[in-house]
Amino acid sequence: MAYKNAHDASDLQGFFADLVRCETRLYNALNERLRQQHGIVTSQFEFLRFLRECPGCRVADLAAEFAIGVGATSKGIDRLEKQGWMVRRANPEDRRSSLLELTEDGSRLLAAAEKTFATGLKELLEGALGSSATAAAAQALSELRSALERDQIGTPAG
Amino acid sequence: MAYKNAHDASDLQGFFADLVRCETRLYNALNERLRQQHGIVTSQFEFLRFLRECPGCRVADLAAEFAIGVGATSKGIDRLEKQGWMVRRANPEDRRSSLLELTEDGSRLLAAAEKTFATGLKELLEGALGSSATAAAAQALSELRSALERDQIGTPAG
DNA sequence: CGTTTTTATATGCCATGGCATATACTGTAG
DNA sequence: CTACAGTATATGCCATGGCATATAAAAACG
Repeated sequence: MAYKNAHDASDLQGFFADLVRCETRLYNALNERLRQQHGIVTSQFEFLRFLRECPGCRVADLAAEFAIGVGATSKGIDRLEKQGWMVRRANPEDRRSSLLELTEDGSRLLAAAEKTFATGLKELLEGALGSSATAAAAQALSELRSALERDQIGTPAG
Repeated sequence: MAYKNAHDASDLQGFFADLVRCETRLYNALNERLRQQHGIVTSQFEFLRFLRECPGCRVADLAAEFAIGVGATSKGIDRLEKQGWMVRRANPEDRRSSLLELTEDGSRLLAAAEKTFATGLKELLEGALGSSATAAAAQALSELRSALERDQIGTPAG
């Protein structure tokens, strides 16, 4: 609702602004639903989902996936572990790191939260975008993401 | 580089994940350039740009634009003002609020930072996405953003 | 006009992430 | 085996945002 919502398609600055605004609003909206219904926030939801897909992963794997620092990741894991949703298990091959995995409680929570998340996202997106527009955006963002990850762009220091 | 990078176009969860990852990495990358070259971060850059486009706007206008809380916005403005890049001027029509505007220093900083930002973004995006894919994504995100703003989705409480 | 309600912002407390550093461990060279 | 460089994570300090609250002023009401 502001100073320039119609952007030329070749306007990269407009593209970036829209990207950030969409991300912020969707993230906020999903955050609220997850918090109210399950007591977690979206970042925790994404951690849990990653842990289910990659059992035995390490802190550094999460940090790389989400392009956040290792320190922050370690603290995020602390919080999930404190709630009993996952555990650090000793890594027999390298005692500096731990192998991370979901607990039963964590799996149950994730299963429930995933329903909330999927439903919420569907509501938020389907009302706003036609399916072909969604598909086009999804395709482009998927490519962009791959390129950014390939080139390690925006990977934090710590 | 992780557990599932190829998503069906109708996979909304994949779409969301890609959206967040792209936003994070681009934001991080631009942040670093802006910080090194101008001593500001991307959120400050966006504040300054908004202030130039909407001179005399108020704190609430910024908060609405960026979908962040009013308190956080006020603090962000504090920091910019402390650096001398903008000022709060008394609002003759409503003494509860102030009218915000860039200073000369702020304008100069913004002009310089905008070059860095535009160049950086171009580098980051053009290497990764063809122009037609960018255009398609831009179009879709622009629509999505409009819909989210129209329905006030993800607008924070405070 | 006086009272109450609403609005706009500022401020305090808390949670979280970045970055630097500390610590523990692994791998390598000699 | 010893020393040393490199790696994985944990932790501390700082900055920032959310949310609740405080404060001030405008608006509504009688």
